[in-house]
Amino acid sequence: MDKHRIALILNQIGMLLELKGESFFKSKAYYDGARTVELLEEDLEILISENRLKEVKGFGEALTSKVTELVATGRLLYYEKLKEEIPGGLLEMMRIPGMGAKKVKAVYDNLGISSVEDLKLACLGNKLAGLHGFGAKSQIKILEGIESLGKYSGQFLFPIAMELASKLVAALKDSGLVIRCSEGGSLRRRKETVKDIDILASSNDSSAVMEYFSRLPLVIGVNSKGDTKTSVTLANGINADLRVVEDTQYPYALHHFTGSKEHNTALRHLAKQEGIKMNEYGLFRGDNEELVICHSEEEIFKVFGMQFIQPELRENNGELEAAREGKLPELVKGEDVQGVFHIHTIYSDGSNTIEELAKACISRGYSYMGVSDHSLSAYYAGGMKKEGIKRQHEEIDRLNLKYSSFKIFKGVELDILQDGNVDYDDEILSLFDFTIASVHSRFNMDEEKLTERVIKALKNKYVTILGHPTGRLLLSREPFVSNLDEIIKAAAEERVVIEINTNPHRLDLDWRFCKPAREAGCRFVLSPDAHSIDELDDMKYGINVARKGWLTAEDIINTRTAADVCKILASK
DNA sequence: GCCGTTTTCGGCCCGACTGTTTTCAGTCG
Repeated sequence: MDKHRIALILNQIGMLLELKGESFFKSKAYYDGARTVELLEEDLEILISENRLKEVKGFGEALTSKVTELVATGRLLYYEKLKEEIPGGLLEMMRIPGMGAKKVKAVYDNLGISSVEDLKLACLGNKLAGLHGFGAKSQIKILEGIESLGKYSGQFLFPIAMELASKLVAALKDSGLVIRCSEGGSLRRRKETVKDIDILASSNDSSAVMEYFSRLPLVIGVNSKGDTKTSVTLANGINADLRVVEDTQYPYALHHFTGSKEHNTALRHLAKQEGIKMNEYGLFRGDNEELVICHSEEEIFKVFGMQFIQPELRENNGELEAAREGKLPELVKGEDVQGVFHIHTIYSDGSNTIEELAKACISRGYSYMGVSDHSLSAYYAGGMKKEGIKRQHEEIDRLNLKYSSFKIFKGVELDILQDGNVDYDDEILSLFDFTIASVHSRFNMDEEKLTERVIKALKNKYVTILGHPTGRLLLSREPFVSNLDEIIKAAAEERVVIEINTNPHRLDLDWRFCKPAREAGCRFVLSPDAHSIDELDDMKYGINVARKGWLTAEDIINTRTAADVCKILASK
């Protein structure tokens, strides 16, 4: 059983226990366990077979035996019994904004409501108002919550949220009411999808800022409004929270509201051990709570003897320990990138000519690009036949002469066929400087077969890059089920470069796997999978992923010069 | 349910806002 599924079950156990009315800390143990499993770098089966799962922090007797049962049998009796006790609709009800375990339990215990649909009817029938802790407003809020649950998935792609956040920050800065202002939360941590927009500002007149913010044209509704915190809804359904603090509090608050929650919890725990109380308003030392003055986030980390931790790394994924030991990596930056791979042209389903794309790359400061149109079996995308390849290569040769300081690499995006072969013979494959092998069809194979299929492609001596390794489309298509650990191991052994596809819908490889892949010895390429000139600019989203995945310029081949890239491609 | 130089029991991070309360519980981040 794959670890996402296990994490999901542990999470559900936590929720079910809350619904049962058990101690929250018991639930928290399961929530923490779910997160730990999700971020586990070692193979769960190996941990279990070597009897080392209980050494993992947060895993005691109960969690160890439950996860062991799940991995061994694919089932968990304890979980199944819990599900029998508590109707599934209650879990669904907990997704409604404003409905937590206590409230769901209250309507279930008192009114027997066990589904979102029943809850809706009860609100419309004014049945909730009599319940202790519920009133007329609660019913309206719940109805609105149910509506938004259906209308929006509740998650937004990074670029959409970031664009809105930038507008809000710009408007606040223009207002003259704020001293400092920035986005925070998961946006500042550059997560691939976000639930809401967090903005932090410092000001001498917070209520004026709140007033100004809640009246911005982008705002369609105000959810809550206080002196220091206001929450609004924007036109596309995304919520934006603004927190305002005094300017001296800004660095502490910026750290606090950047999160993640898990990073904050872990750092606060460390602080407490050193006799320091930590909240959004400051660091307070000792019994008399003397303020430890910090002018920046850098200084906050310094108090704990740590290097500055970049926001992207703040996921409680080992960054605190590394920062303390001075072992944080020097993360890759946008300006490190010297060239772009995985570009489609009019030779298949791209909309620009090779020369147009070359000029666009040159104007963006790149010194090379790798063209990779679709191969034969991608008939839906106009995959290239032998004659097309010949024409394309002649054109590239001409352009390479014309633009002497810019290099165009000849490549192709191959389909990994169902049997793991690729769709050109060796004679054709030998014509390319590089090849990207990707799965484009037949995602529904079982895990073992799909893993074998991909690994067989990696072993092909002409395959240099593994394209979008999981096939996921954020918020619309799940990654296909494969054993990524095995694939990563094979990629390292076969010296196949792993793509970080920078299309904001893909961002594949996922940052969560970049760190372990790096440790396994893999190299990466950032590639926009561009089908037009505009999409070349998606590279910045890939930089976010690489940084969140602890990658340095060293780990990424297109931070090298064209000459070095030639050597790397030839080395397979 | 987990954990421990405060250690086998008693904590477990901390604060803002809402809607319901007449001082606070629940939710959220």
